[in-house]
Amino acid sequence: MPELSRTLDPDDNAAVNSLRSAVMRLSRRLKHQRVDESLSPAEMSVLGTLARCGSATPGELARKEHVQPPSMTRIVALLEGKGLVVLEPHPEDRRQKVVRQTEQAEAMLEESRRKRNAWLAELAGQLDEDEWATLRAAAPVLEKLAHL
Amino acid sequence: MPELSRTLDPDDNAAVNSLRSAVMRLSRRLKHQRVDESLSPAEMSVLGTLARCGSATPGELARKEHVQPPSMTRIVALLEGKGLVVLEPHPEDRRQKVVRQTEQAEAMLEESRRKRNAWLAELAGQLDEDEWATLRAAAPVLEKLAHL
DNA sequence: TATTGTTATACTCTATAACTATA
DNA sequence: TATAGTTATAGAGTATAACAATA
Repeated sequence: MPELSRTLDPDDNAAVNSLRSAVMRLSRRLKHQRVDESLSPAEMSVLGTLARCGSATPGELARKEHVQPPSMTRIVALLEGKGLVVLEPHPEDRRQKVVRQTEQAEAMLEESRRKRNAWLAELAGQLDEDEWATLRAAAPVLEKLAHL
Repeated sequence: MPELSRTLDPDDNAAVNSLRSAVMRLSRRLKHQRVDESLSPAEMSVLGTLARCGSATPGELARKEHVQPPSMTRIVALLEGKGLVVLEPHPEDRRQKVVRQTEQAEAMLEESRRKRNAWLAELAGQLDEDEWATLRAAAPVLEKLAHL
């Protein structure tokens, strides 16, 4: 059993509510900053997972993405057709395959991050100095929170 | 033309990147905390928009949700069938209709917020005091950012 | 004649069930 | 016999085009 978490007081509850609302709204607007309209959200998500976790088999990808295996077969085939992943034989088990992202995919993801960062930076530029200093301090904590 | 925004320095760019990544990841996990599995994301989103903006015509909803009018006809019909919205005649234009959420919908949304807040609070309870103080200070700034 | 909303129809995405190949 | 992946098929969800009612 992991360490017990503290209990939050009423002020904290207000902050939690504010945090949830802001995160949901910001993410909705960030998602609209798409770099390639020809990729479905599912395809984009698989590329993101491959970038985070490296190569994976179709079965592993299906489990990570909470999608059934036949759906992943289709998604991978679409990505392969666009030159964003390649399928390689599994070194130890001839039933399985290994899905690996291409350099083209890495470049596209980097471009996507760049575009969303630019949009967010434009927004952040409209805050005053103190407000931005507060957010800059909070950024690493938010990242920790997101990975808990 | 609105006020010019400041330019961000390299440290700021790192913070922006961290912020974007954390917001996207947190929102993905928050969305999984669903209170009603029988509502599609589109239906949930329309209810959220109605809660924020009050009553609206189907056309206004289609524009706000970035969906075509026939799709909104269908979504509204589904919500109506579940008793979450009612359709009323438009007071000035007999071509239009007014979509209004019911008390049942408000209760469901409140329950949804409550569940997501509880999940987030549980996560926040695992941060130490200093980290949480930093986030509490940042919450209102994030909300301002999300509404810019 | 333009606009609001709906109906008819096709396309995309995902799921379940059945199949093939390998362990 | 069990597992990884694919193929076949059906069910949501959305879009485009054509239509009805009102401005």
